[in-house]
Amino acid sequence: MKPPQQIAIGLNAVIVAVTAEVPRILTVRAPGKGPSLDALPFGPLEPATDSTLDRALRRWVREQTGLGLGYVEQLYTFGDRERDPREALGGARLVSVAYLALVQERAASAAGAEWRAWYEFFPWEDWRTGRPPVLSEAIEPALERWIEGASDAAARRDRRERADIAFGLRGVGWDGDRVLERYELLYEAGLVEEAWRDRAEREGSATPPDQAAATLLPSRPMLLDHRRILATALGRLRGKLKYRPVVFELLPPSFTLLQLQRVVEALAGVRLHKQNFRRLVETAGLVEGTGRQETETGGRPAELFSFRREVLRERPAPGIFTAPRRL
Amino acid sequence: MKPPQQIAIGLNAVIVAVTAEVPRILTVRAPGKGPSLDALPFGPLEPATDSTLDRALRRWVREQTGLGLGYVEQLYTFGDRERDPREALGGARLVSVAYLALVQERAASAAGAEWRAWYEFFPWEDWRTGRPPVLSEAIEPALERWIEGASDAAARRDRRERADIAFGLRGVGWDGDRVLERYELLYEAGLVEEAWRDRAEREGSATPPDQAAATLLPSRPMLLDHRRILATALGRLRGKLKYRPVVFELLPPSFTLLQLQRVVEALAGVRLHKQNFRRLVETAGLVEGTGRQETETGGRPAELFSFRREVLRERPAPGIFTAPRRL
DNA sequence: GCGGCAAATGCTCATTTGTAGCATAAGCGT
DNA sequence: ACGCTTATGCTACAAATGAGCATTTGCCGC
Repeated sequence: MKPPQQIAIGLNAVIVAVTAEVPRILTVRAPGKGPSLDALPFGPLEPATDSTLDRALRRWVREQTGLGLGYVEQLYTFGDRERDPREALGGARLVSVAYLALVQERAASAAGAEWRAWYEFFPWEDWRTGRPPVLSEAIEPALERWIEGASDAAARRDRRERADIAFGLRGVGWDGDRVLERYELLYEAGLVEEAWRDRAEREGSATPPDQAAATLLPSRPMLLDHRRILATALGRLRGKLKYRPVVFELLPPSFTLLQLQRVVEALAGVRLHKQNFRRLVETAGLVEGTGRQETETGGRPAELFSFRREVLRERPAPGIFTAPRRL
Repeated sequence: MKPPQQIAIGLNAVIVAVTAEVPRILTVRAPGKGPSLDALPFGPLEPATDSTLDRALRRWVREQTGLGLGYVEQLYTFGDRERDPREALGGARLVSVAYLALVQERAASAAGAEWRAWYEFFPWEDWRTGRPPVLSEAIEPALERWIEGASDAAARRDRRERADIAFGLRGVGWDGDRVLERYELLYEAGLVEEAWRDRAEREGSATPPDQAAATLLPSRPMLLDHRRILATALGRLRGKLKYRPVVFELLPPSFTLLQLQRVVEALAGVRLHKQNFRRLVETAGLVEGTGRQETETGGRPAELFSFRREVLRERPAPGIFTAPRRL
């Protein structure tokens, strides 16, 4: 018999692709576990064979899905006790190192692996067609109730402050990068399914109260804390877009400037000014014309561009600044 | 008997303080190990008692050094096989989650814990008094030899490209944030002691060749890959300074604007334009005057300012932009 | 008390960068 | 040819940035 509290270590992958202006992540079916939740691909570190963490990741992603990863970046290491409610009951502590990978979408060959639009998990994050209605219709009133439900005036002030900052309320202004902050607030306020599920599992009770179901936001839950990992990934990616030319990992070798812009917009969740975007990427030397044309644009043909790898040596930190228009 | 390849997990802390314009980190004496190397404080995750990773960190830092940490941020998780050369010989794989902590300097009470100026570990990173001479005198010629030593023309081009970008050579321009990239290049080129030590330990040979000792840069080595962790911390901190008001964690509750500037400069490793710095922090609303004065300035007395916590709600990403003057 | 020094503080000005929009070009379908 | 769509060039204006001059104010030595 092992000591009661062991540590297990593993790797999670947030594999991102953008197709048809929809950012997607690769999910797998959660093993067993009732109503079959979405989960992030997960795999072990094999110390005997994997010389580095990211090689371990690439190995089992290929084994599980047939997908060869290109750009890979470590995101964060999750080790909270609460991340797996079963641990409170004596299971091993599960430490996961999460990675972000950017690929061009292809069919993942593993059974059960599926591409899912990531805004299904975070409907409040997509502002491309304006402020998502779920904010005014569901989130704001629910947060208001949560704020009012605090025990005293100081706690209420604190909650309101956090809600304002996270969701850009009362004059604060939306900050696209605060994805994790928003998800964590919604979790704490009991507006996402995971919050109730975790409480129920920890306390052994069966189903969340009816009242809870009524206030849940329409959004897709995930296994364990995987939606938190996903929020971390989205926030990090949005931040990185602004100062590193990572978008190109998601695009084919040549593309029109509008295609490039659409991918950035899909990730950033906002619309950008077309002419300025074009000027920005051109003056930053991020792309170079190929001379070829794309004629399937639906309008005037567009020139095809390709990423100029040399920029990496020209500017300290080249990138695409996806400054959201202030509303 | 356990399986030959186990995984052990632990936490490393890079604890930073700035005193008298010198950024310092807390080091401990490496246990045993010959000539007594500097090491980063290290401690375990106790799954039974530590509910989160950062609580584990705070716990053992207090136990070992008596220091209570305030601002703490996860840096990176290191899990390469090569990080501990003994592992190649059958030891357990050591995975370390590294954290960055910012404190005001105080005496650390543990025996053997010492504050060390971090530019002793990276003398080429401090440009406050101009370009460090070690660059022209030692690094550039040594890198030149390393470039020329590549096996073929393509490899030479590749090495030169990397050296140019990392060290801002041949028109590229110095980027203060690329601390890790520089350290890794120096390691690869065999210019830091760790490179030879690791090779010797892996291959079982005794001492580095004389030729190696001759090209080593004058800089302080650390245990295992701790200098790499430190480089990660410095780079991350420099980057973060630009968009988050983290400097204030290192300062007392009230300070003059010059004191603030000196701390930023110490971390960023560059001098800044005084009037513009002042304008920046004031218009960004990062500080507010206290009405009190500091008279020990050596010149006209300066007003004491304090950090305005409210900025966190006002701007999406307030911070201090330590834009280095382009050279 | 006075002149000079050091640092603080106020302000100007040129440049760069960011934002918004107008205008024209060039394919496609009818 | 006309109208629709998207591409692409260019202008006007606003804000942020970078560099420097000028003035203020306490201290120190004389």
